[in-house]
Amino acid sequence: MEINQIIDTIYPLTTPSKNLIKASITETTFPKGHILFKANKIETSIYFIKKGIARAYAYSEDHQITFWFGTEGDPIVSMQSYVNHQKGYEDVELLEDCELYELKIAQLQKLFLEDIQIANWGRKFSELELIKSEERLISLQFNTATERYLALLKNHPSIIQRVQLSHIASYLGITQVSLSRIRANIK
Amino acid sequence: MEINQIIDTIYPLTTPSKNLIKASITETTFPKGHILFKANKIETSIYFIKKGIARAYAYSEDHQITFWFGTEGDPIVSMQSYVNHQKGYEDVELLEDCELYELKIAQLQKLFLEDIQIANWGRKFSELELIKSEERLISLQFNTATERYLALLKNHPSIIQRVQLSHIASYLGITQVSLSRIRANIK
DNA sequence: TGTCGTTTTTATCATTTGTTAAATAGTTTC
DNA sequence: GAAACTATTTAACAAATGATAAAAACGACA
Repeated sequence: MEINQIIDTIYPLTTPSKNLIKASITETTFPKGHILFKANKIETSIYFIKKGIARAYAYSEDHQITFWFGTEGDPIVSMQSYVNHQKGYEDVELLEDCELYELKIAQLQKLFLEDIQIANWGRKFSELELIKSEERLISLQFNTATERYLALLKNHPSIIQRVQLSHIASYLGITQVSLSRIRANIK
Repeated sequence: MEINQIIDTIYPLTTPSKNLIKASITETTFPKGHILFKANKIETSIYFIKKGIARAYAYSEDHQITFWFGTEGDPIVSMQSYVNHQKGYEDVELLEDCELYELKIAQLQKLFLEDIQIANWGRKFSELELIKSEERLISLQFNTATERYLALLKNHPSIIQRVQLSHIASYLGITQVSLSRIRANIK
């Protein structure tokens, strides 16, 4: 997805303000398997996915638990770094060769203080992420594992096609074996 | 908690900007049991809790599931109303007699467009809520019911003292009977 | 095509949580 | 203080999920 569309979808800006953001954005590519964010590190950039798919995971005991997927158009953000300038707890792994837009957090925060439109763009950005986070929270708390799997299948079919089931199982809050059982029961 | 402290904790403002927000805030009180927000309704205000405690819940089948508690200093927001001007899915019930600060969403959004400091205050407000939402998500996905109960006991002991266990159980994602079992096993 | 390595499914048994109902404890009201 | 109501705990059984191991399916690659 093109950067203009990504920016506009969050909050429409006048051309000068939009150009200020775009001037801070660079395009990069990374191969499949690249670890974009490392846990216990303060990240200095946020990214937007032009092409590809990524996951965020953290360790519980000795095994990884995936808690986020991002595809074309989605932002990749270590919230603890972005909001609090603190170490994050997650790795972000690219699951395909990816084309990304990179935006330095420090530059963006400078723009927040200088341009009211960009400040409101940043406000909207967090508001939209907050809505997504709340929806996922409700889904985890209200729905059974089977319902969550069916919802993912319906709302984000490309994730199930592009990502291996062990990651999806942990994203749904169950083991891979449980997910296999659920899939077998649905058919 | 006083409104000055609540505003400052989110993001420090110069006096004129702060006064603009404060001029839009009124103080109200409601008795225990009052339903502040109704599901399937577009709410027009957000609140901050001066004194008291509240919960947000929604219905799954025929029973209520509590997914949020707020105490002194916390904001009460129907995110769908605040962010998207759409109907929310939750009721908010006051669990004690409450003193609240009320802020009309329309007035706040007007200020967002006029005052860059307030726009950044609003940005920070959502960022902080987002961090809280993500922490809760991680807790639901990574921890067992027993671990979640112990964390609540440690981080928010006043909730367990002030709220009945049936609400806490649904907040933890388990039945009241399960919570009783967990409590019995801990001692 | 065939082999190796990875991913997914299936099977078995243990553990956790849900469901229903009854018993106990605690609160409110008269 | 007794009765009525509500909240919490306990008990018994059912259902869902976890853990471990083995089998099957799938992919990469010589």
